[in-house]
Amino acid sequence: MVKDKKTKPSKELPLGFVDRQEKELLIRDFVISNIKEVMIKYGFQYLETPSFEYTDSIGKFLPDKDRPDAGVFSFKDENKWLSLRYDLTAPLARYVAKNYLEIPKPFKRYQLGTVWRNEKPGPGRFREFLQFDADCVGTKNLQSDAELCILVSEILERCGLNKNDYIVNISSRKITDKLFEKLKINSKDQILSTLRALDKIDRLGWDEAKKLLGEGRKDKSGDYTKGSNLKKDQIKIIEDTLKGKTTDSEDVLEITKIFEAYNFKNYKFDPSVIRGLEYYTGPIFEVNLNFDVKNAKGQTIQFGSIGGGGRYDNLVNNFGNLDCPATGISIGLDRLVFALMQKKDFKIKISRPVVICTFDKLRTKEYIEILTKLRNSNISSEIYPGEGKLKKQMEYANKIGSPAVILYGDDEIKSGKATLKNLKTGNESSVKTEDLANEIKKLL
RNA sequence: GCAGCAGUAGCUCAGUUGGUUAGAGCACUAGUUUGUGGAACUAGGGGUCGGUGGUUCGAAUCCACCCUGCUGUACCA
Repeated sequence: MVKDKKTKPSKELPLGFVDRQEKELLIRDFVISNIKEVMIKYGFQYLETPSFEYTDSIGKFLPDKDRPDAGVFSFKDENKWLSLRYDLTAPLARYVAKNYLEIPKPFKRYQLGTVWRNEKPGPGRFREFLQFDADCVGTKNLQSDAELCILVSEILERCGLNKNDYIVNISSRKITDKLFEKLKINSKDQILSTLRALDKIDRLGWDEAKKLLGEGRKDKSGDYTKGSNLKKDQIKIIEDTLKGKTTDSEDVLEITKIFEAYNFKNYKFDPSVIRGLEYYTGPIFEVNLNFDVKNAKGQTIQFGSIGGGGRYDNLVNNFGNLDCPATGISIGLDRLVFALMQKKDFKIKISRPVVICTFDKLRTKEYIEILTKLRNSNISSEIYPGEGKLKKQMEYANKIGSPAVILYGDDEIKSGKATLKNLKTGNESSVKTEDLANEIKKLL
């Protein structure tokens, strides 16, 4: 078969998708095991829903012809549009609506799953990522909201973050709702663009955010963003209201009281917390990291929050006439892992096998005897999987980070003692084959 | 989507008044050592210089368009 260069498959990945290697995956596993333990402790059920949903079930309307994939990945199957889920909250609302009569009320569930977004990736943001989501459905009791913040904090601290590394910012959608009422801001467009501008205060600062509230703003690349055209006195009232460190918001006051009862202090009232625009109706929370995150080139990047959530009392109701208040929180696990990898004091153990070097194919039986002994002792081990000289085998063992190699050639077989070489120190010792497992455990 | 910057070997990058056969370090392969890695030395393989078109006797180098990446910004249920 003639190979034409032009027909060679591409080795590049699609935009926004990445290969994830062992270190990252092991840290992710560590995070997940912490999550599961905490969720059991807090009394949440484990749920899984499918990757695909009908597009309209998860809050997307039929894709239009020009951009059939705006925001999500979709395709048409038997005349119905399907989409890959873009979060775990919308599928939960669908699940609750479908199983409304059977589920306990309130219903506390958690879920871990990959979600997909068809949008431009940024630093530490991809188009495919793993999300953790915990929700409490079927009660207006704000203890649920508080519990979600506390459980996320416990997860973060179990993963190795300390109280200086993160903070939970809380606010309530009702604060901005009231404010807009007072200022007679009624147009939906203006409300949305104002919320967006306020959402950027922590990143841009008040001076820049105020430009977005007014006429518009030019960013440092020279790009211009239109503002929401509020009047100066309106902007002033917004600024005065939101800059206050205290609030008369009932939501916030009540949650604060519950936090106090838990003796939980790692939170801050921050009225610039806005989160999603569409469905939140009450308390909203956002989890932010307090340390710098750098990219592969060592530049500090705008990392944003690693998670957040809030109360959405109307979402389930969209599926029918179901009065079903709810509150939830999610963490972007890959982003958390990305951040954890940058903490200097964070270490994860990666097990690499002891390599049994091969000298002679006729000795395969002897190698397997040793291998079986080691594996029966639960020691990660392998017979050199390739072919080649001892030097090549040593290079292999060194490259994979193996702790030791075992040399068992004719000389050793005659004497019944294998040579055990510690690859860290270079020391070699002669060990009876039945003692190998114990000797290796000493150097691991 | 918009904007700025950038694409030369697997990786990091040199390479301007446009001129033989396009370089270095690391990595890779082989050897110095046919039973010893992480050090050294020797030799070797590997590039349509992001793509297409143009200017020119001649283009990695100049021009146009396109593609891709990074960063910011917008959108983000």
